[in-house]
Order: sequence, then structure tokens, then C-alpha cells
Amino acid sequence: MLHDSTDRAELAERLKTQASIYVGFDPTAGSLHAGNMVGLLFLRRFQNAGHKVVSLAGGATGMIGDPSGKSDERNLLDDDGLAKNLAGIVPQLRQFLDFDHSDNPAKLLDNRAWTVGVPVLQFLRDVGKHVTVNQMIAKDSVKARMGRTDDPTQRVDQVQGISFTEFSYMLLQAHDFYWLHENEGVELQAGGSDQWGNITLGIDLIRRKSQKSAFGLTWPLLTKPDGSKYGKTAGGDTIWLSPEQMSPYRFYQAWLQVDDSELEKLLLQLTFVSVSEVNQAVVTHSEAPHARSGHKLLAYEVTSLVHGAEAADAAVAASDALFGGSVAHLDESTLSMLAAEVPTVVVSASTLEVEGNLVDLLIQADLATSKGDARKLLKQNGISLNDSKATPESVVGPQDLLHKRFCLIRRGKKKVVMAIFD
RNA sequence: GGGUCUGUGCCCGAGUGGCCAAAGGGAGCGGACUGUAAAUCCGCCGGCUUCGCCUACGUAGGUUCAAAUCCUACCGGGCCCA
Repeated sequence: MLHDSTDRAELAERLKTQASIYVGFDPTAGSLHAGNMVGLLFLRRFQNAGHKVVSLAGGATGMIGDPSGKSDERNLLDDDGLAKNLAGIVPQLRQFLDFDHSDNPAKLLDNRAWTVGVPVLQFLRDVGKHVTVNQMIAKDSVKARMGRTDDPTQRVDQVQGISFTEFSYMLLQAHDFYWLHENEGVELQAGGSDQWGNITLGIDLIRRKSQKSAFGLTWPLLTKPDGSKYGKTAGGDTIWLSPEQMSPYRFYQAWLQVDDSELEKLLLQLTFVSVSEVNQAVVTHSEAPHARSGHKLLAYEVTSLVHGAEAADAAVAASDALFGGSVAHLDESTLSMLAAEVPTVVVSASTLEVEGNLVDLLIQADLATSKGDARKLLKQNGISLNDSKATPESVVGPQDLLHKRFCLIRRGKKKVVMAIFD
């Protein structure tokens, strides 16, 4: 659960009475993603335990881009994009935290509020003066970008370089912590393990400026087995929390398909399932891995946290229908229900029986990127209509329709689109 | 500003006049095997009206029968010097 913390004993002592904690979220996209969930649940746990929690939307820092864990310079966001992203993220924060709690309501702050008006000179004097460049370049993320790495596999001529802008990111984050400490009484900052350097810089700043102590806490970063981050831009699918960007069904499926070795960690980090239940689930899973009970638990819990129990139930029902075996015998109402869960395309019935209509249909359904791609898939046995494999010669006709209008197209094992003819 | 190196397909990276839609690896995608897993194996992996054609090797020109490969200018990146 925890990766690292400042003086743990002292922190534990402090947390016996109500404390105030913050976690920052940068609005780099219009929706939060799986990687942000750990932070959200982290805050929620603290809130449940009676502490004050502050979620910080990085309206200012989001404009800069955190170099941590990034090998490339980021694109800067403009004001409009940023505002749009913030608008998408705020409701998601609300979903996880109780902002109306009578005793310790969560707070949502935007660091833009105290950053945007600060004159450069003042910032340099108030913040810059307390931080040495030596400290800053000692950060791994910075070192890597400056080619000062000890890693012999890094060739100097391939190093990306780091702009002063990104280099300054940590100052802003440190300043945030300081500001929150002064004005909101925040004593603890938590974040992913990649945030460690940024957090400690803030603690130092607080100590130097106010002679007060503050705490830092990090959780192990959610990573996939190959080491890449969950839900981050660099490669792989991003698991979005917003239903517009990822339907609850696909969201559910994404968790159902996680690597076995990830199960325990994900259950602990991303759900409120108790430790003993998690242990139980892990045991059950290892006894009968093919039943995949653990995955189902994880997927259900996470989906209902993000999308609500109703959506989670629907995702389960859809999954059962799709992976339960034959689809042809399903009744009309079940198919309609499915159509609401999986991606759909509406196609004109006039295309039925037209030579070559399947290729076009696959493109329309977004199951193929080009005609060549579609043909290739057909040739490789990758497409099936309802329950039977299609061939390059296949033509979609009335015989392929269920209840006169549905046709379930599968690409490979997992990708499914419901075509509705009318 | 000067010097030097560099810019290739999703990524890394070979290729230094024709045999290049471009080696190799990774990622990705299909198939087999499975548990909607991992590992493994097989195939695919720019587009199309697909035995052929078109578009592509930073951008724009040029040399040549022929250029990713040579020349020029420009743009972008790294390092060093100022």
C-alpha cells in the first residue's frame, strides 16, 4: 500500500488526531484515468478515517507538465484546453470524495488561484532562494534528461534534454505544498512514488520558510507487468474513468483482463475490499485460476466505484452474454441490452446482400482501419458474425441477422461491435 | 554566434545511388494452445480498384535513366566552444 514516507513513526503519531492531507491531479486530459484512482481512493480512505482531505487540481502545474517519469518534453496546454480538462475532471473528483461531509468535507482547490498572479521576481525570491539547483538536478527524472545518467545504455546523443519550464515544475509543486501548509493547514502530501522528489522538495521548502515540519507519503506507482504506467500516455491503452471515453462495459473488461500477478495489488490499491477478503480472493484464485473469480471481483468493485453499481451490473450481464457461449439463442431483450453496453453501428438494411459489404461494415464498425486491414482480418480468420467465422467471400445477408436486425460482429476474441440494421 | 553530430515506418534501429514499402528488434493485431491469463508457436503489421498501382525515409528544390542514399537551402534535435 505504501511505497515510502517521511519518518513513519512520527507520521503515525501525527495521524492519531485529525490531520490534513493533499493529493494533486494535473488536468493533462479531459478525464482522469486508472492511474489517478489510487490517489482518489487514498484521499477517500483518509477522509473516511476522519482526516481533512484536499484534492488539488493543477490548473497551473498542468500548464507546465511534470517531467517525472517522462522521457519526452510535453506539449504545453493552452488556457482553453486546460479549462476544458478541468471541467471534465472536477466532477470525477466529486464522485470519489465527499464534499458535503458535515464534519470534514473534502476540498477542491486549483493551484492557479495562488500561482497565476505571482510575479516572477517574487517567486524567484520566495521559492527559488530556498532551493538549490544541486538539489533539483539530483532528481532522477532530471538526471535522465540531462544525460548525466550512470546508465550506460543511455547514449548521450540520444538524450532529449529538458526545458527550463519542465525543470521548474518541481518548484511550483513545492510552492503548492508550502501554500497549502500555510493557508489550509495541510501537513501531508501524498502521491505516486514518482512524486517523491517533488514532495520532499516541498517539505524542505516548508521547513526553511516556516521552520515547520511536514510529511510526505507515496504509494507504489501502478504499473503493468512490463513496467509501464497504468493509464499513462506512453503506450498501451489508457483506462479512462469517464464513460464518454471508455464505456463501463469496456472499463469492466479492462479489469477482467489484467494479469494474474497484478490481481492482489490492484484489489488492494483500487478497491475498498478488506485485506482479509483480498487474501481470500487470492487464495480462491490460485486454487481455481480458470474460474477467474478474483478478476470478476476486481472488475466489479472498480467498475461500481467509478460508474456505480447499476452500470457494473449491466457490464457483468453483457460480459456473461458475450462470453457465455453462443449468442444466437439470446432473446431480443437481451440483445437490446447488449446493444446498450457494447459499441454499436447502425447500418442501412439496403446494404444487405451487396457484394463486399462486410469489408465496409468492418470499417464502419471501427473494427478495421482500412479495407486492406479488413481483408487481412477476414483472411486470417479474425472476424466472426454472431457465432460463425466469416471468410473473405462472406456477404452479410438476412441469414446473419438475429431478430431481424442485430448482428454481432467480433474481431478476435475480445472486440465486439453490435451492428443494427434498419 | 562558431564547431560537430543528427533527423528513416507506432517506437528503437539498419540502410550511404538501382536488388527498398525499406534488415533486425520491440510494441500492436489475427490464429493455435488456454482461463476473455502468462509463456510458446504461426501469420500479419503504409494505402488502394491488391499478381499491379499510388504515397512514403525532417521540409523545399537540384543532379541522375534511377535517390532514403549525392548536392543546396531551410527547419528541428543533441553535444562542445563562445
